[in-house]
Amino acid sequence: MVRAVDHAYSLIREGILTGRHTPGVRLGEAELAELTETSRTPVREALRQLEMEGLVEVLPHRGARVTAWTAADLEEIYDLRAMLEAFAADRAASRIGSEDTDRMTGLCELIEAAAGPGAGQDLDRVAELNAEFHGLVRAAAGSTRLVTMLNAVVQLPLVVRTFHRYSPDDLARSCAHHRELVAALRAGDGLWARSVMRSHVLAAKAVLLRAAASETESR
Amino acid sequence: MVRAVDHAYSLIREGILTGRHTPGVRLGEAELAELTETSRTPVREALRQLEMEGLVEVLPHRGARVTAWTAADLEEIYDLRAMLEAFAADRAASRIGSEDTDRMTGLCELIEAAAGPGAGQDLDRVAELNAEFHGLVRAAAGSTRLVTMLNAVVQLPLVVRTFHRYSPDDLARSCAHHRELVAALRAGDGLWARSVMRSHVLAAKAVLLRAAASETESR
DNA sequence: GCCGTTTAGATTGCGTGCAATCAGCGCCTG
DNA sequence: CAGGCGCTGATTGCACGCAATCTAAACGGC
Repeated sequence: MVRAVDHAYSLIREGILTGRHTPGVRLGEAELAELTETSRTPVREALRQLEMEGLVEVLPHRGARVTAWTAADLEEIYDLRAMLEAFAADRAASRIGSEDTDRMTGLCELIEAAAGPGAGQDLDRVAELNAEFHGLVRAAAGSTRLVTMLNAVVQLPLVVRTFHRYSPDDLARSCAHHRELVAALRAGDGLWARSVMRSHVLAAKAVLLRAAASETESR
Repeated sequence: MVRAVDHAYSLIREGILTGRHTPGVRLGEAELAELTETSRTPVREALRQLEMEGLVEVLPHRGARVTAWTAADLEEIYDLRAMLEAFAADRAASRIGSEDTDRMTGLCELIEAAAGPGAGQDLDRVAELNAEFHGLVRAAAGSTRLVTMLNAVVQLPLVVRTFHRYSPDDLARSCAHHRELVAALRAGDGLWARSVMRSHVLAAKAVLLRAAASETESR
């Protein structure tokens, strides 16, 4: 049996990421305790953790709310992420082993298959594989602090289901970045890897901002 | 009356920073509860928070220990900090107001007075003023996430009483960096500010690594 | 004598009760 | 009718108790 805290944490986090708890909605401790079938104590701890990761904000004596992101927040977070991921890629270039790069090549193929146009397209699977791909880079960077920080800024894009906003061209470019990143890592070239990763994240930021702009426009 | 959690948090944090709780020592919840004159509940929350900030590590069912830093950790943290502070300085350059830069100039003078050689030297006061100086930059960056991340990597140097390892030349260079940073911010030049801040932090890293090397050597 | 096993002690993790605090709202007053 | 104030209901924050789990030491077997 796992710890009740982790159980509550995953459940609440899942609820936010899948959109069950929409931004601004009030999350009572008692309510969440009932939902997770535990008591208020583990729920409290889970909420504190989610607060640190920026997914919820708790106001003293006013409870917890799911954080609502503005366009400026999005931009800021992606800039931060670009920097951190680039840093991780740089470190990974001099530490990663061939078994990891092999796996990454395999992931590239799987992603390209799932992202390819047609009936077989499965963008949620792309998101999943993409997460593993980037997870390998971060793990290879060998820095627990860096991983912690990245987790905080990486969870956000999941909330808005980033990949569903990618055009075919965007997807193709993303895959090309992945291939290039593997090449840079294999070559052990930190500067190259850093640069590619930076492009990769900033391209994702552009996609998101474009999508956000067209959304507000259409209202 | 402040919240018991904050009270416990500050007290434990203080204990670690002043060296009362040395790395590796086991911190029992009951023991800390007695020390902070509260119950175990707020102590638990404070420990979780300190864990996220990297000051302690709690192992499931095995309690909390003060984290022990290796030289590699130090290097990694300073590289991270250099990047994050540079990012903050960049953003601050286009947002900071003249009242803040004026205050920073005042702080420069105070720091130089406290750092000056002779009987009046007070390195702990330098550390304090330096913290305010950098705090202004981070606040001007206008990013709560960035501030959170920086807090995690900035607390560490306090543990090892960084400034007591600075040579007179190191101190002079540090003050020069401060002056230059204010100039860059006043000019609204993000790239300049970024570059100066990067130099500033990397210089600090060099001082610390040099000190660490001579320490291990002398044993 | 060394190692695996078991048991006792201690400590954490979790559940629940109670009191302090705050948000919302109706009432009173100017 | 608008603004301020006190009241009430609900929610959080904290303390404490109990059970599950782990550490460490003592014991027995090889």
